[in-house]
Amino acid sequence: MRGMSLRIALLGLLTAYGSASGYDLTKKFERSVAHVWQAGHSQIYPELAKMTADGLVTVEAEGARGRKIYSITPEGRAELRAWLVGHDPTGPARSEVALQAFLLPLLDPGEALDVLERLKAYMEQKQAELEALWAAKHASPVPEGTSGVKFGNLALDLGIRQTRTTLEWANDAMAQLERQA
Amino acid sequence: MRGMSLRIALLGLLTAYGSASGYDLTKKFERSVAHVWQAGHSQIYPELAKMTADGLVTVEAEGARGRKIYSITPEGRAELRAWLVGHDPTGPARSEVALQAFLLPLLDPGEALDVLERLKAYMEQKQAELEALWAAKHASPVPEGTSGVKFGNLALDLGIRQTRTTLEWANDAMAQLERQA
DNA sequence: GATTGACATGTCAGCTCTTACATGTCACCT
DNA sequence: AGGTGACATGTAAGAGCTGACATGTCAATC
Repeated sequence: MRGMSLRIALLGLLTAYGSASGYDLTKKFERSVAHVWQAGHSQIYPELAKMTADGLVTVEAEGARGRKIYSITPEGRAELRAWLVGHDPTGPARSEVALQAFLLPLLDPGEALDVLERLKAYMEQKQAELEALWAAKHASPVPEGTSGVKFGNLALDLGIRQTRTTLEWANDAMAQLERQA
Repeated sequence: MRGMSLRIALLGLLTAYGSASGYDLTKKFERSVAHVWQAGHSQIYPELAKMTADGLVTVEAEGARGRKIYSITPEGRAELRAWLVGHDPTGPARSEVALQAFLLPLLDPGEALDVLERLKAYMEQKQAELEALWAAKHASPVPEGTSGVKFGNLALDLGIRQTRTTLEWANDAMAQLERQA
């Protein structure tokens, strides 16, 4: 039961937004889950086929242009619930930003400052995107959601906080490097 | 030039700590880089072989028990520097914790609280580990490092801040769920 | 009537990564 | 002399993922 996060993400989206096609789900990945997990259609289509074979989803209907509408089965719901409740969050730590941070002292301070400057710009842009998403969500009048919390908001909040933290770190690291130079 | 982070990490370690064997580098991964990037020996040995073929590292000497001592070449140094200075930090976003956060509203509040409680415990433990590392580094009298900043400290600082942020988020999310229940 | 572009689904080569298997050396303890 | 455990290097199957290739439908514009 390793690395089945793509499966879980798909089951989650099918639960939250109701039935959808592979195409729809690909769009959801681009738009709503992108800050949390990424997957392209070339990964999603085969996975849906496997999940159908495993009985976690079914093809509810076939629409125009070969469109296949998937929906989650009780087995799928059980699988999702079991993962959410039982999954140990020991995900492999792999962050390119952190790796860059780790290796930064190998550069001389001037170059390191440049790298941090670029990182800062990237993070600021990301922050703006996330905050725009936040604003958009809070403007609309409760669209979808299972409990009182709007779907995806907790994750969005986490993302915004983490971006802010990275930004603060970059600023402090720059100040530290400037003191040395 | 995609996903060459393992290469970069190895080049970085060879620069920072001088020449080392595959075994040594595996240990460094377990101990010093683990919070930033992960790799086992079965990934490291073949990669070192490829890097040798590409002229980025050389086998400096062969010691006892078949031990091979690698060191970085000028080409390797150039490659590392180019990556650090020129790399765009657009790493694929893939966080199991964030995915769990995203899907959390699919559970009822009681179960969601349990999940957050477990996450909090995990993060607290991680935080303790990182802070112990920090304390250990600040106790010893400047061991290795290229500039004035001790090697790996910037990354450690980032890790500690991010863990703290996740912890704060978990607490606030729990408070929010409790208000609903 | 033709082109454009969004819709829609798939496959495949090749890389990364994980897990497990496999082999052998050397120092130390009993 | 035998056993344990750290040292040390490798291979291989299979999953995960990326990027490119491939195919076709439908609606709207020119």
